Amino acid sequence: MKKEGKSLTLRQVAKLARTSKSTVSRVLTKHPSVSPKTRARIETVIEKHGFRPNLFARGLAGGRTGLIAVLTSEIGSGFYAEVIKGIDHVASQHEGHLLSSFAHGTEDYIHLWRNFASGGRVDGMILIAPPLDILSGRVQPEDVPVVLCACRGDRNTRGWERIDSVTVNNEKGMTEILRHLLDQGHKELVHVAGPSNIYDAVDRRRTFEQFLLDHPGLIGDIIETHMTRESGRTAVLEYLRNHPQPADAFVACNDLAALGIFEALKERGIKVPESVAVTGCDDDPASEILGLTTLHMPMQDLGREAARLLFDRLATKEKASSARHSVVEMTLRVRSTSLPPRPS
Amino acid sequence: MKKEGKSLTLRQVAKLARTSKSTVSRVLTKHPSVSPKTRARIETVIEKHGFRPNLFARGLAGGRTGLIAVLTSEIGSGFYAEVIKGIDHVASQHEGHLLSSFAHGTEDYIHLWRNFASGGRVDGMILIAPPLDILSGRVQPEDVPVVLCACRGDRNTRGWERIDSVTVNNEKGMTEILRHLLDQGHKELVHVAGPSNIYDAVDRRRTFEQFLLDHPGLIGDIIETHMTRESGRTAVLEYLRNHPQPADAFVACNDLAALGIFEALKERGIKVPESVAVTGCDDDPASEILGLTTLHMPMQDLGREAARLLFDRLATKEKASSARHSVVEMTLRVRSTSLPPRPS
DNA sequence: CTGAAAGCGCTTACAG
DNA sequence: CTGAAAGCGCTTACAG
Repeated sequence: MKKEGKSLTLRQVAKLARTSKSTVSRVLTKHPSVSPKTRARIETVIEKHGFRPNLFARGLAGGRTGLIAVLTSEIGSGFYAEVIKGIDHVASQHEGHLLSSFAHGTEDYIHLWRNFASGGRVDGMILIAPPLDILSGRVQPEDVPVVLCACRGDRNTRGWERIDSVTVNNEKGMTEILRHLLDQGHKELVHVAGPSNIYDAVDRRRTFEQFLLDHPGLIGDIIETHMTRESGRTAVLEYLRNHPQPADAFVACNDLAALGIFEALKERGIKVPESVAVTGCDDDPASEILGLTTLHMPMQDLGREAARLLFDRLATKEKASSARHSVVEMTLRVRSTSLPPRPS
Repeated sequence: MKKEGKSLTLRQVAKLARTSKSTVSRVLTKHPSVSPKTRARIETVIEKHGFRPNLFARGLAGGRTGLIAVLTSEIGSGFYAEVIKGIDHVASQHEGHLLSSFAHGTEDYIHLWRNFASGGRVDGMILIAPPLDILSGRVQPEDVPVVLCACRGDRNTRGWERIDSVTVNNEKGMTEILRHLLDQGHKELVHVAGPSNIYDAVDRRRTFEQFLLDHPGLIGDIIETHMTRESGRTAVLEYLRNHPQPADAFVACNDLAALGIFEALKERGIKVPESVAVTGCDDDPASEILGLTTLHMPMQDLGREAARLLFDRLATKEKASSARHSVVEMTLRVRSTSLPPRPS
């Protein structure tokens, strides 16, 4: 059925099919101008020997590699995994495969970016939640099609605003959360924010600030974290040290931070939701079990949409066509951490 | 600082440094025989222009690509993500990057495998929980160094028993769980098993069967699932239909299935742990919150160990050296789902 | 220690 | 519709 050892090359396939390398290459790249007869002959040989073209040779020669580079900075745990799963789902329908790299910090992210964008040959790239510094002029989108996921360029990011993107509707989501808290009678809100180089974190924080401006009756405060459980916990412990009389509600930038807040409050003997409400964002699997009020973030959808945008662009090859910005909605999940305890 | 557009090539670096391609290549590959002076000159140019060698050209030419292919079949959600994180951690210390692909089924797994093992040029491969069919003769480990993760070859898998592996001590872990249940007075146990082509699933099931043999007083039953929440739920609902009087305890193959069992029992109004105990395996983040008794599986450690084995082999290049099989321990986490309710 | 040359396995104009 | 040829950007013997 198949040879052991070295797999054969295009050249050998050509010989076996009594034709030339060029023609074999044509059937590989689905070029139309090949006679049905020779095409059949070649396909038989390929099939029979399980021939697979060498990706690296392909990449070097400038053809399609079927490779999609997915760059992610490590934020949160489940987040990128689900998004990647979504990307992979669509990619595999297009016979594509992911070359996924995890960046350790902004420098590494840029490193990887350049590797694939110019040096390496991938068909396209998806940047998951890239550090915003990337967009601010240090590097420019190159010739490879790129899609920003959970991020988007604007006027201040020269070049990047013309890059396809898929983001989540943070403004709508956060506003719903805040309105919900307002409805519950909460007046003093603390936003447990994320770092200023993460798009979603910035977007959510801005929404929080805007909401305060729109509702003069509210009192607001902001503390910063790294969107991790531990940093959420530490930040809130610190906050509680300075505020013996805590606020009405903690509005976390994400669920992980919310879990940390939870722990901190528990350690200080402050009851949720009796004394203080807590909300998150993302809808981590654990959140449902915990009863955390949060925004459901359709991670896989985000990934799927990003991949769809990318493959669309690859198909049409219209580099000129204007950028598309998809926005995915989040849905409010009201659970026990933001509701008054049942009067039982 | 750096040129826009096309990134430069080795040839141009050579010209700028007033030397030859060969010599530039030598400093790139850390070949010792380069005079300090020219080395410095070349490094300056590289640094100044941010030159990055083209991965594909490198791969084609047969050099180190710094690429590690990580193949995973999609089992469980958090599982592979954490393992990959562990791998990535070690890889990045060695300037390596992951080319991770998610296989959709065994066929695809083999496809990918061959792509990277022979066709493509990667420095090494890590196979995470590959379908066992892979090991049973259809394909053979090739010249690229490979490490099996959460899997291991044996006498029946010609060739694969000489491949490095890292596994988890299922036998010890499962035995501990079973002994714990025994101590709690449970006599009738149902093992909610996983598919027969997953190493860990098979290993755990075997341990369950052996335990029954060693403890004649016990009554045991086995039902099969896909190790997912939904299949766990369905399987147990089915079981309950046929067994109006359920067993003492459900011993799940993994936490996801255990969550499904939980749901099924809840739907039937059967209380945990009052009427029946439930245990899992993996220690999913959600399990702690849920109070699920389980085995803690150190996912990141698994990945780190796998990567370590791989880079060790790459460093020594001793293909001849005998295979190393690392075994990582799991630790029992006794929580509420297997304990009698507190007599309060 | 250094360079010129061959070659890795493809793709893509260029001529037929 | 098909082939011969050049070339993608590296690495690696091979001669100095």
